[in-house]
Amino acid sequence: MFSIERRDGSTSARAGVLRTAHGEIQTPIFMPVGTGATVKGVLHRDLKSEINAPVILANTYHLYLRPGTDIISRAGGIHSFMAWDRAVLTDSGGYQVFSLAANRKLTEAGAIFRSHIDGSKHIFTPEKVIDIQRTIGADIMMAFDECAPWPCDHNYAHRSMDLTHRWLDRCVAQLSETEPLYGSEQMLFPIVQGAVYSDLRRISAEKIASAGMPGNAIGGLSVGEPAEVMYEMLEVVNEILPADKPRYLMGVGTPANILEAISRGVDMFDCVMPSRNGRNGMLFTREGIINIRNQRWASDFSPVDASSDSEISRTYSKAYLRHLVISGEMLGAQISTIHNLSFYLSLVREARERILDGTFGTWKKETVQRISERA
RNA sequence: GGGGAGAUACCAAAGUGGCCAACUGGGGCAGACUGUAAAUCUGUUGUCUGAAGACUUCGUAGGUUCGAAUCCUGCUCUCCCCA
Repeated sequence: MFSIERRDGSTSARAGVLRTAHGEIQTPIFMPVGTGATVKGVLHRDLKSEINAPVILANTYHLYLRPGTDIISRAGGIHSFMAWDRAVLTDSGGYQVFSLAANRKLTEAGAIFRSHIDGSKHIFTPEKVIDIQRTIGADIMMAFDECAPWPCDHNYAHRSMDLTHRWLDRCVAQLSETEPLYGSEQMLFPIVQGAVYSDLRRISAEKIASAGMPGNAIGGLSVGEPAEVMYEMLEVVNEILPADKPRYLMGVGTPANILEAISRGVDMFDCVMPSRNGRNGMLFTREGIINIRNQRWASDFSPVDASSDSEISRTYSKAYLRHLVISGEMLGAQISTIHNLSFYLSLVREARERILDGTFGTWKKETVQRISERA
């Protein structure tokens, strides 16, 4: 399922391949977020050609509320429903336990939610979350967890982690008692928690590793803590998570965050940043970060990114994109999103090449610097 | 020709004696965004200053008043109705 092609000599980075029922995923990889069965504003065609994403995310909570599992089931699963033949990973709704905290209540059984759409009441249990993800038909399903907030004290973090671990046991049990509905294999990734406490992270990593799943995730990071703390947690956790299985850092992050995490042994990432920030006018480029709404780009007729893998980034000028974004034209959001995702995917592809040719360490160092600053 | 209404900052539009450098919206400028309740949210927008503060503003020229965007008079301009 996962094989490692090469380990970097000077860092913990690895280049590998994860095989799914809907294609191979070369790692390290960034997975665009498509919460509601769509990467906002991007046609599948561009997701494949311009961005070349082998896998995208969708979200259990959001799809469960709308369109609902019945529709997805009748469509024959998410791939068929959205006409996407590459891999899909579904988040379990654990992040919504965190982000919709005002509208939910946690119990041992699960999380009781108020729908943000119509206020209706729902309960998510580990069993139900597995069932929904079976119905959705994701290639990679995520265990149901609590993503603890930051800051959070050791006591809360400990209790939260224990709950996530008990929920994991139930997820694994439900997994073994159910079968895929559409004939293609589904994997389950459990999630390490433990907030910013090394002792808890160690315990959690041991627990997650012992589940013996084909891949493992690291959650509860980049929720507000300093990046250095996140890196420290990654080092602690990756010491323990099995080296021969993919490691997925959930919800991260900036291009620099991703390169730093790759160098610490992480293989998979997802984040709303390239898509959401793109819609809001923030562009990531090889020359650094730019806010395309700024006056300084008003008459810059050079391409958004002349050296991009994406034809779209090479075609439209900064001045034109600025005009579109400032005018609130939907094409502005589309171009920005495609550009950013294309940048993220080409960044991880280059990281992979550097790992394979043994130059990752030095390349990472100079690249992090350049892409983190404002252009 | 007669009658009426009105002129406020980049635009629109509140404000009818001190709480007004002036509500609010738009526009402009900048910032935020990390497993998406986000094509969203925040700040700022007379001049000088880091700030305190100071200075110049409400068509225009005068006047009344301790004090005027607000009251009075002349002028200029705009809009509406009737002929």
